[in-house]
Amino acid sequence: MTSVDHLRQVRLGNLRTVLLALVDRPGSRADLAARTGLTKATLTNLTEPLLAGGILVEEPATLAGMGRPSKPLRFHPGGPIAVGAEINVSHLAVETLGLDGETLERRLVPADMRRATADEVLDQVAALIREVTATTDRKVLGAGLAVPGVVHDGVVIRTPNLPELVGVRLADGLGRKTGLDVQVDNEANLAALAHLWPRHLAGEDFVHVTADVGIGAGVVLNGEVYRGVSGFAGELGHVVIERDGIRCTCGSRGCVERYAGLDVILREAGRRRLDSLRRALAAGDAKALDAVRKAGEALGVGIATLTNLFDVPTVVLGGSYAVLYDHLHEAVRSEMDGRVLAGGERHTRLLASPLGEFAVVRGAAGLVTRRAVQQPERLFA
Amino acid sequence: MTSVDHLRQVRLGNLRTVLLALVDRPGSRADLAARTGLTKATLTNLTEPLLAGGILVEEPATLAGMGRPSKPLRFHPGGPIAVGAEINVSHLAVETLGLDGETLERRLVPADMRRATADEVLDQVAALIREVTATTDRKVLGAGLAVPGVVHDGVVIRTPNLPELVGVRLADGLGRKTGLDVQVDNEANLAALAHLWPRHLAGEDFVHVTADVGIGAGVVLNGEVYRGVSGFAGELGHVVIERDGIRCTCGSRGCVERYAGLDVILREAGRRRLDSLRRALAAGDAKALDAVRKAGEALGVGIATLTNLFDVPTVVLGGSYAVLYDHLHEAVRSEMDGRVLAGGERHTRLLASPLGEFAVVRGAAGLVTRRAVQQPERLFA
DNA sequence: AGACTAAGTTCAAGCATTGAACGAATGAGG
DNA sequence: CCTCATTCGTTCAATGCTTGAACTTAGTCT
Repeated sequence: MTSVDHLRQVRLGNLRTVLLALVDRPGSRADLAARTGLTKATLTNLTEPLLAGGILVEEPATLAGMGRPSKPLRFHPGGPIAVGAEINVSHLAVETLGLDGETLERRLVPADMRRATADEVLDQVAALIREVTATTDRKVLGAGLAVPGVVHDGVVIRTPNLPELVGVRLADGLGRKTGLDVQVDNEANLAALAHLWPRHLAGEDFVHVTADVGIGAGVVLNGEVYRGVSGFAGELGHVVIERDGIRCTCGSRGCVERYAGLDVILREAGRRRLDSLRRALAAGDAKALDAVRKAGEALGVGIATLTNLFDVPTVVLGGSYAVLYDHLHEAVRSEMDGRVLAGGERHTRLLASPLGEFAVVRGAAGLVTRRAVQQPERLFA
Repeated sequence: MTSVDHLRQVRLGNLRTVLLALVDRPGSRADLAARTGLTKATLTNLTEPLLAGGILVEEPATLAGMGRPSKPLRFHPGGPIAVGAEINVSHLAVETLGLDGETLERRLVPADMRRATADEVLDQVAALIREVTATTDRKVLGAGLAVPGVVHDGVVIRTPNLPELVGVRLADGLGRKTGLDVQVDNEANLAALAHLWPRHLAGEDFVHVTADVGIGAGVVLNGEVYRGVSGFAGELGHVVIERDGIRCTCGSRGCVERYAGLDVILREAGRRRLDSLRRALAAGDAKALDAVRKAGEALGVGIATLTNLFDVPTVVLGGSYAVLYDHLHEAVRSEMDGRVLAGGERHTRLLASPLGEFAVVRGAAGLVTRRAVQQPERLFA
């Protein structure tokens, strides 16, 4: 510990504050000073290395009103970027993201990953990452990798649908193949992160619920994704709604997943794919509408329980649930209204995610840009 | 913002670190320096005002081994204290607590509060507080007040069993009657706090579950009691275990409370009071054993759901459940083992609280001592 | 052209921590 | 009894961060 570590910490903290303000929106030094509570002098000082390092640019002066015109600062359009990647049962996806939160490129390639070995999967992901990073010479800060399963200490410890990945240190593997610093996380957590970083959808804490093969919830508490001790937090799919109900693959009975999982909805509706279901719903198919309504009821019971435990003001339905939102939300809402304790006094908001199918990769990339902003020393490395 | 606010913040942060180390256990300046990572010089500096202010005392030198003997520092036996108070349906309780975590005095008086007005209740609480504080001339930092209901922004917004208290600013009322700075919180949260402050029972995050009239859970995440946006977090009593089950007073159906609440257990066992039930259990009464086992199963389902959402490593059974623990835990454990996802890889620990009937008041007092340590500037006010 | 306004920069002052040097208090060994 | 080794605690100059105030810059307004 050097003699001035505490001072360096103060400086890094202020740097973080400034960068966070800039993620929110660009601003001149004076504006940033007002927004962060720091002084103009400190801002001059703090932004100097960011400008020199190519992290920020000073825009030509804005001509507005009296006084010396301000020169807004924003993230350098040629500055560092992050890559997000997603491994899923039926597709791979990648996206590149700037510090300003702008998406540069996206790819989504259908691919059956069920039987592929971990090494094969990573090879494909690495190839895709090279593809999107080859088109630019901007510095790549690192990669985030989303997997449909529970991740703890960088190791996949549970993936019901991609058993080949269990126990594999995916971050190390992908790191070797791409030369990047890689972080792995659960897709539900990353989808939730995408709704709070870099732009905050709800403004407050929330839970983001997705259906894929299973049902996962990404829980955001105190502005942070909450993962639990071993990465199992937010397993909404295995919340029990009927103690003696349908047996679940997890060993329990009456799990929400058995009533509101996408596979259940499709089976009940007599459809094979989400697209087909959506068309049936649009056409007013009674069987489809009924299947979705029933799933909504079961999901509503689960969400009510979740809300009674987490007490978040907002629930976001994402993934397939966002697609089905119009036909789903009334049933969910109705169960919640009858069962959420705080319901009477304060209404829990129910929203459809606006992010579409790229929410997860965007969150994966966000993991990296967010860390860079929160630990600004990384930007200078 | 004065010119050196950031430095003062650093100092307060270090002061907090030192006080936290002292709550853990007394130690000399050199020892504290080693434990906190600060230097001996800083410790000399930091402890000087604490000694001068009567917060700490320097003990006579310990004669141990070679070198200059160390003079351990610990909290001053005449230093400031905190009061905790509890309002419950059938009793009031108070306790005084030193910064070192030692209980000075306790009172528990049976009293039916159901029909009392808020003012009458507060008068009685204030009288009890005066009783326990009159016996000492130590400075009283403030009071914590526990109520069996949901508290948000200092206002009681839900107390199923003490309706007179709803909407009342209890903190202000008790503050006027006692002249103390008062903080109000839910009894479940405070019982949980008592298990983590000043000594940590589990070492990690946990959920503390109590049964009284309702069932409440105090949730400790990242070392802090988690309250949710509006204080409704941890409402385990209204977690649904049978979507079409027994109708609950909350408007929902199949809430855990309807199957594992203390009132339900007593009714099923054909007893009027917990004492009587306990004796029946000890005597091997089949009806009593069965009632408790059934409640344990329902509770286990609810706790499994809770664990799948919060992913905490430990669940503590407190209050009446601690009393019934020996006859309860097998049923709870068994449902958890079958339903908790992480169960296979990592066992969730199930413990009985060792704190007994004073857990809640102790937590209420702890609210005050904890704040004093975390915001050391309060100690000098 | 001169007054006015607001942005951005410069600079001395203030301050908590730090490492090193120093003083203090004791045990061990001769 | 005296000296050395050892550990505790204090003193002090140095470090480098933010800050407010003064100052400079670059525009608008009349």
